[in-house]
Amino acid sequence: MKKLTMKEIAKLANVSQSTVSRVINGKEGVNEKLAKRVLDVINEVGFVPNKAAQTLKQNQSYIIGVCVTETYNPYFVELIDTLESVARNYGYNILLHNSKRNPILEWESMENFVSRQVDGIIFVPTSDYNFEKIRKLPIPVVIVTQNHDEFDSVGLDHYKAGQMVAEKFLFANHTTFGMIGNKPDEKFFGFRDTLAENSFTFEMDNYISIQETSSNSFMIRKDIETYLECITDLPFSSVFTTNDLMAMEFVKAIEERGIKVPEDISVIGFDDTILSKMMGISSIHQPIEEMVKTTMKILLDRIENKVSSSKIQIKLEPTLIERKSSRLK
Amino acid sequence: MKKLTMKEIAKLANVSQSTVSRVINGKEGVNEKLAKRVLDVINEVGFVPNKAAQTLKQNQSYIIGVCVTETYNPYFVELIDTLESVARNYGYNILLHNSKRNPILEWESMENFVSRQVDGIIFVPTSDYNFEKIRKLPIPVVIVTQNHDEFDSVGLDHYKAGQMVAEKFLFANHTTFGMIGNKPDEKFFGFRDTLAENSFTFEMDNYISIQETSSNSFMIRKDIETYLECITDLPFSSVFTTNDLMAMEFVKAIEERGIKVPEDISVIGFDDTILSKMMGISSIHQPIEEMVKTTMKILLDRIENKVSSSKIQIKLEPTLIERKSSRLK
DNA sequence: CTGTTAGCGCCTTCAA
DNA sequence: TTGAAGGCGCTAACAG
Repeated sequence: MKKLTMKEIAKLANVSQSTVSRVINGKEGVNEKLAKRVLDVINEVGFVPNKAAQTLKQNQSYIIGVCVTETYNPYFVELIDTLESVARNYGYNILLHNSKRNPILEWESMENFVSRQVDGIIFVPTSDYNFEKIRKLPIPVVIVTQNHDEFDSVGLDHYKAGQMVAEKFLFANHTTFGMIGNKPDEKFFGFRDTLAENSFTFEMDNYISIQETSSNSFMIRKDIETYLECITDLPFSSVFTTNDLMAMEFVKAIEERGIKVPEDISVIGFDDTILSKMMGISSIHQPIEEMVKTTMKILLDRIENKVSSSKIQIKLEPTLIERKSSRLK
Repeated sequence: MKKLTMKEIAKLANVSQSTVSRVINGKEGVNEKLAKRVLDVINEVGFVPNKAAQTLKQNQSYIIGVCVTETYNPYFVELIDTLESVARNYGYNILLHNSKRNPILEWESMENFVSRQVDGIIFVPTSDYNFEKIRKLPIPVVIVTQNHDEFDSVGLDHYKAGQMVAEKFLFANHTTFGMIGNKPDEKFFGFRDTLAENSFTFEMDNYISIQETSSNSFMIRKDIETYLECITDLPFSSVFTTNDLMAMEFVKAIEERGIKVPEDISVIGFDDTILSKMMGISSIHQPIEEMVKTTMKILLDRIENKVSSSKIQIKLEPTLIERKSSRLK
């Protein structure tokens, strides 16, 4: 079966091409009989209009470029899935790229988005490396899962999440605290500050640093093992991790060493993904659906209005989901 | 920053638009000085050509439509990720859809692919519901992870996988066998036939049926609970599951009932995903990279040659990855 | 209410 | 070696 064009539909239906166009786009003022004849032909031969031509003509592609940093973390998979569904409801397609935390790939993705004439971009930055260039893009951009002043962004109140975890640990009578992450960030500050307000000092020796490049389970595990090999006893009885992957690998690593969760140590992860669910690890939940819907709404506003008003930052509320990995000490 | 066109680049570089086009596409026979002038302008203003226009003109989009049935199973996530990488290396983009095992959504995706002028389609069928229509599509199509006579397809030798698992269980002295899946399929037949060859009959009562619509952990778990509630003792000491999600939910369900893996029962899953890795469940490994590369090669061949030769079916070799969930009885 | 026409940005003959 | 011109499929004035 060959690809059909409106011209051929027009010939088959014995009308002009513009009439076919009008029928397809539901413009009013078309004779009912003619319209029916056209629709019959379309259904019979299974015609669908050429979106490349529409894009060219209308200067609008109905594509949204999405760039994430990884897919090892199921959290991002759910994010992508939700983005696709929500976009579909608005008549948009998703063009997906994975920067793999590589700024070069990230910029390539952005250029490809421009080239493909996407109407807007939603992305999870890998760093601020490309920010200057991205800000100059002739397309609206919204950052998701993180907040940045120079962009429209929809994230989580990470500081508050850190506070919540600290409060939980304090309430459970813990007096020693650890953290696992790539580097100190908002959730760390929330965690540390709350401890400080309660007269506890967070010892930086208790910060287990995971390399930025360690995205999959295996590499995270390696970084954790490196830490564990350097110590004799775990110097903390509670630990907060930057994501569920880290929580999971930590739990597996210490259990192999005979340390029990939650008897010996309480663990709280982040993202509330299938990983923490299946391992029974407490975790900070992010409202993905709300996040995606908000992001999409902001982006569509920008696409339609094209007015430049000041950038908007939205921080959603975290929730702590308690499972069996944390308890009173 | 506004979107630029070749015309404007041409003006800036003081050449004709066709010269800009020639430079961009690396056509030979352009004066070096001119070419440099053009490239300088392009780099300076960051011009990227409009792919919608190229697609229209060249009747080729360099997009491949990909439709999967779900993303709950991390196996498909890895598949998508690999597809994106491999496609990118060939200069192609991926247009991703998730049919969610819904034939209506599946067909919508196909129509969208046609509309978007994709050069080829790679998909995981949700059923044979749309096969007739899909076969008539004016675009080459390859099925992945499953084999079907009427299409080019790249899958796994599921029958052999079933055989391998049966052999493993037999070798470990098991005499009672269970299976968990949506419905009897090739891997079931391989499993059952091999048992039969060794004088064991597979009891259909031991087939735990998961509804086709139960794709996420929660729903799978519910189907398993329903089964477990109907029996007093587990009538088998070894069980083979259609995917790792099912294996994982089964293990969690029976452990809550005090049944121990592998002491009381051996479990072997399918797909060798992060789920079986983290739970220590033995599983059948699928060579995703090889599968994706093969699929892409076949598709690109079809795109380029446009010759119709007979359809090709490829079945890759399964491998059994042994972990702690299976052992000698 | 319907058809004719111009043009979106690009590539590709064709002519110079 | 370079430029001018036509046309890919579609939409949207404009004319009838």
